[in-house]
Amino acid sequence: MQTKPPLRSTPSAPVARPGATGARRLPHSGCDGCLSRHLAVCAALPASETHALEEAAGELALAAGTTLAHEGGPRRDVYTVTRGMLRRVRLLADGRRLVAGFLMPGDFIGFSGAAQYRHTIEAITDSVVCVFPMPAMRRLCERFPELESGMLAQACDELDATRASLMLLARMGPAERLAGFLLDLAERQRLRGGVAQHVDLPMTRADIADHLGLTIETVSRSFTRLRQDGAIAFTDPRAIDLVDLPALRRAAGL
Amino acid sequence: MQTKPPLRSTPSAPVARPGATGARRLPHSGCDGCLSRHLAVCAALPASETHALEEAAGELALAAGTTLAHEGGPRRDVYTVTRGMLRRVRLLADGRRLVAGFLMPGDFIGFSGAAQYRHTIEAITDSVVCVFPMPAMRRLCERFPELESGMLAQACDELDATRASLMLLARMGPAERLAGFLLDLAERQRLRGGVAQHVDLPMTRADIADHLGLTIETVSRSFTRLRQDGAIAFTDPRAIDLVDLPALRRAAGL
DNA sequence: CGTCCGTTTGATCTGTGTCAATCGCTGTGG
DNA sequence: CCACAGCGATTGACACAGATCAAACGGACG
Repeated sequence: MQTKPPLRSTPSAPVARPGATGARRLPHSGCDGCLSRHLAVCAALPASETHALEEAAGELALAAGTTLAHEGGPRRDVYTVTRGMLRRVRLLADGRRLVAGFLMPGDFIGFSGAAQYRHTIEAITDSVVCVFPMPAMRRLCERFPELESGMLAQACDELDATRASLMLLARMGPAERLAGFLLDLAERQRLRGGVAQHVDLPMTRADIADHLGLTIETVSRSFTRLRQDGAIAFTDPRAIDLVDLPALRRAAGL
Repeated sequence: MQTKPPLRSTPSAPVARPGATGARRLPHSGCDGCLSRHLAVCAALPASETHALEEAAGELALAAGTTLAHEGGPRRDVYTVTRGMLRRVRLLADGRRLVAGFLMPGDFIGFSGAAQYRHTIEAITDSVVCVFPMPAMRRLCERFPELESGMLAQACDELDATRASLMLLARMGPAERLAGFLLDLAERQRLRGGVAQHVDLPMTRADIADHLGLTIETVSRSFTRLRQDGAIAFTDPRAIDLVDLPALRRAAGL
C-alpha cells in the first residue's frame, strides 16, 4: 500500500474553537416572531398549534466557530436553523474534508435514520437554532401527521438539491461549479429576504473549496475569472455583486 | 464566451431504444409474492393491508434499454422497483451526462416535490416496477400515516447515501471512487439476497464513469489496478469477485 | 467469417493540484 | 501613532494525475 491522498483538502483543519463551548441555552422565544417559520418544517403546523412546538423545543445560540454536533456522536436532538449560517462537515482520517452543505435559516438538521450524526455541524457566523429532542419530535409527528408530511417534503427538496450537487462535482469545471454555487446561494438568500443580485459569503475560501471539490487556489482563480468576465464584482472578498446574471448563468453551464 | 465543456462525458449518448416502447402494462401480481416487499416503503404497511396497495398500483415490465421517465416530463406516477436494475440519468445540453444513481429492487422512484421528473430513468436490464399514480399515492398516505413515515425514513436513507457520494466525487481519487462504488453495490446486492463477495455489474463502463465523474478509460484502468492489487478478480467484465475485502476497503480510503 | 460494440491498453496533452511568494486587512503591543 | 505578527486571499511557476486521442482486443451476432 503506497497510495497517498490524491486530492489535497484544505490544510490546517479549521478547529472549531477548542475548549470554548460558545453555546448558550435559551428559553424558546416563541414561533410568532420567528423570521424563518415560513421556510421551516414548522410551517406545516397552523399558527394555532405552534404552542406545541414551543413546548417541545429549546433554543440555542452559537458563537461563530462553535460545534453544534459531532460526526459519529450520538444523535439526541434535531434542529431547525433560525439565524446565521452553519456548515455540514465530514472529515477523513488523512485530513481530507468535505463541506456537504451550508445551512441557513429554515433549514432542518436531522434527516437521517442513523443513530449517530453523519456530519459535524459548525457555526460559521453567530447562529441560533431551535432544538428538538428526538423523542419529543417523534411524539409531535404522531400527533400532527401534517408535520411529518412537511418533513418529507423538505427532505425531498434537500434530496433534489443534493443530487444537483452531484452534477456539479461529477461533470462541471471549476468556474462552472463556482458559478452554480453562487447562483444557488443567491437564490437561497433571496428567499430569506436578501437583496437579489447580492451574495454574502461568510464562509472562507477553504469552505467553498471543500464544498466544490477544489483547492482554495482554484476557487480564488475561478473568482477572478468570473470577475474578469464581468459576471460578478467584489466589494470585499466576503461579499459579491452579481453584476451580470445571464453571464453568470452561462458560466454555470445553464 | 469561449469556454468549452471541461470534463468530457461518455460520447455517443446511449439512446434508449428510440421508437420501441419496450414496456408492458400488467395487472398487479400481488404483494404477497413480492421479493422486495421487505425492502420497499410498502413494508410500512402490515400484510393485512397490502390489498390497498394492490388496488392502487399497476405493474410495468420494462425491456432493457427502455425509458421509464423523461427528465423534464410531467410527473404523474411514482414507482417502486421490483426486479432488475435501472439508472437515474441527467443530461446536459453539451452532452455531458450524470448517472445520479442505480436503482434496484425495493428502491422508490419519486422522492421529489417537483412537478416534473428531474432525471430520466432507464432500464439497464429487463426490469419490473410497481406504478402508483400520484393522487392514489397521496390518498394512501393520508389513510396510512405509517406509509408516509416509511417514505420519510427511506428518503432519509437516500439522502445519507447521496451525501456519501458527495465525498466520493469531491475528494476521492479514481481507484477510491471505484472501490467505494463496488463496496456499495456489493452491500446492496447482499441485502437483496446476493452472494457476498460477488458483484454483478449489468451497467456499462460508461454508466460507471458518468456515475463516478470519470472517463471510461480511467474506470477501466482503475479496475485493472484493483485487480493487480489483488482486491478483486474478474470472471468477465460484468461480474467481479471481491477476493480481498479488507484490501478493497483500504483502497476505498476506509 | 466479418462486423459491431464494449472494454482494455498505450501515448500524449492539459487543467488543476501543488508549492511558494506576495498582498492586504486586522488586531496587538511598543 | 506606527511596527509587526498573523491570517485569509490572491497570484505565479511547475508537475503530474487524469482527460484525450488512438489502437488493439474479444465476445456476440448475423
